[in-house]
This record gives sequence, structure tokens and C-alpha cells, in this order.
Amino acid sequence: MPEGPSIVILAEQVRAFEGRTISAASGNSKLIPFDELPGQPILSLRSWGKHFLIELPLYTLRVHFLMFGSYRIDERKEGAAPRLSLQFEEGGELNFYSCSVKLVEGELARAYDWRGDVMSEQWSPRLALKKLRENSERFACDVLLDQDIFAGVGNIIKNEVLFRLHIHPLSMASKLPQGKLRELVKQARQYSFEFKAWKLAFELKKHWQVHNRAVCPRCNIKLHRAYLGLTQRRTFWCERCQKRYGDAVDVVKI
DNA sequence: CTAAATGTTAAGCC
DNA sequence: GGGCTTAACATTTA
Repeated sequence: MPEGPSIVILAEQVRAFEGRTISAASGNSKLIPFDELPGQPILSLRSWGKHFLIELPLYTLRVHFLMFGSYRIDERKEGAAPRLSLQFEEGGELNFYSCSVKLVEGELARAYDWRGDVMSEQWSPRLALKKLRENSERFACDVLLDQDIFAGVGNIIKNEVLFRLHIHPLSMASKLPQGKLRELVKQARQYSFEFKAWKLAFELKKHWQVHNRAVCPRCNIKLHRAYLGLTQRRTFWCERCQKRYGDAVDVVKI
């Protein structure tokens, strides 16, 4: 569920709920004033990175699915209590499970900058480059997961983009040549859209080159895997195909 | 059956 | 208070 493209798919699936008015709301979230929700119409349903946003007149409900969250549209998950459940006067219901739900107060545009969302039409490569240059003494595997720069990029996209560009995950962002840095920004978006298309076709895993893979599809040697960087997330890479820019750092394998 | 995973946040410590 | 580390949460799959 969690990476940006999956949230975009959700937003598209529920588009028809925009404009409907909440008739009943419940759930086991502790942060939501459920009794205030009935009567409020949905002004918009959208995503920002991995956030799913339900914009209401009084505030916006922010749903984050973390690792294991899920949802059901016009149906319910058996044996699971929804964290947030919304029924509508016009009919239909939305149910969200094991996710984090919060209120976002004030204007959405104040809380979120869509120029930083890799899936947004407002995505700004220039702004991403600027952010990268401002804080570039970090590993490539870390900057890609930085939601302040690449909102929506998750661990799968990280691994695949680095392989695609033949960049070693422990390359220093500051040591990447100009062109590589630009490609990184370009592919963070490009790959995310391919991810979405593959996911819609139920063939996402088929396209994984290195994520959860054992052997490099390009040169056939065994892939490396380790928890790398500040983020300590699973990283898969080919030591032969992916060039390391910047100083070498010891890697503890798993 | 156990472990690990598409992620983030809060608490705890120095 | 800051900056860092650890724990917590939750569900499905291998």
C-alpha cells in the first residue's frame, strides 16, 4: 500500500465521493472528533506523497497507511475494526484500517507544497535539485527517501531508481555529477509513474530489477543486500553495475 | 511458525 | 532544548 503511486490510485478510485456529505462517522482512531463529521461535505480527495487527504470544510483528515494500512471502498474488511469509517448521505462508504489518521487544520495549501510530490502535476524538478544541493552530504539511498525532497518515494522506488541509474546507494549526493543528479530527480518521478501503471495491471513485482531479487538482471552476479544509510532500510544493489561516487564506506551485510 | 517488510512518530537518553 | 537512538504500532506474506 504505502508508496506514493498507490495513494494516487486510491485517490482516483474514490474520486466519485467528492461532493458527497458524511452521514455517519466512526472508528477507533483517538484523534478524530467523529461526532463533528456528519453533515460535512467532502471538498476534495487527494494525495500528497504517501498522505491521503480528505478535505472537509472545517479541516482535513490525513490518512497515512504506514507499512500495513489498508482500505475498502463500499465494503468492509472482515474481522477488522476500521480506524476510520465514513458513510455518506448519497450512499457508499469508505473504510480505513491500521493506519494513522490525523487532523490537518487550516488551508491545505499552507500545510502541503505539491511541488515536492513526485506524482503531482505541480512537481518541481528545480526545487528538488535545489533541496538536494542545500543538504547534499548524505547518501543517495537516504536522500531518495527524504519526504521533504521526494514526497511519495518509498523503499522499492529507491532501490529501483538507483539501479536504473547505475548509482551505488552509498554514493554521496554531493559527489554525483550534475547530470546524474538531474537524472535522479527525473527518474524519481518517472519510475513512480511506471510503478503506478504496473500496480494497476497487477504486475508490479514482475518489473522489480533488484528489489527482493538475488541476481543482477544486467550482469548476472549476486546482488548485495544490506540495511544502509541513516534510514537503515533494506537496500539491494549490484556492486558491479552501480558506480560509487564519493568515498568508500564499509558495508555491513545482512 | 517465525520473521520480516512498501513507514513514521513519540519517547527516552545524554 | 537538541540531537541522537530505540521502541512502538499493525498485518500480511514467505
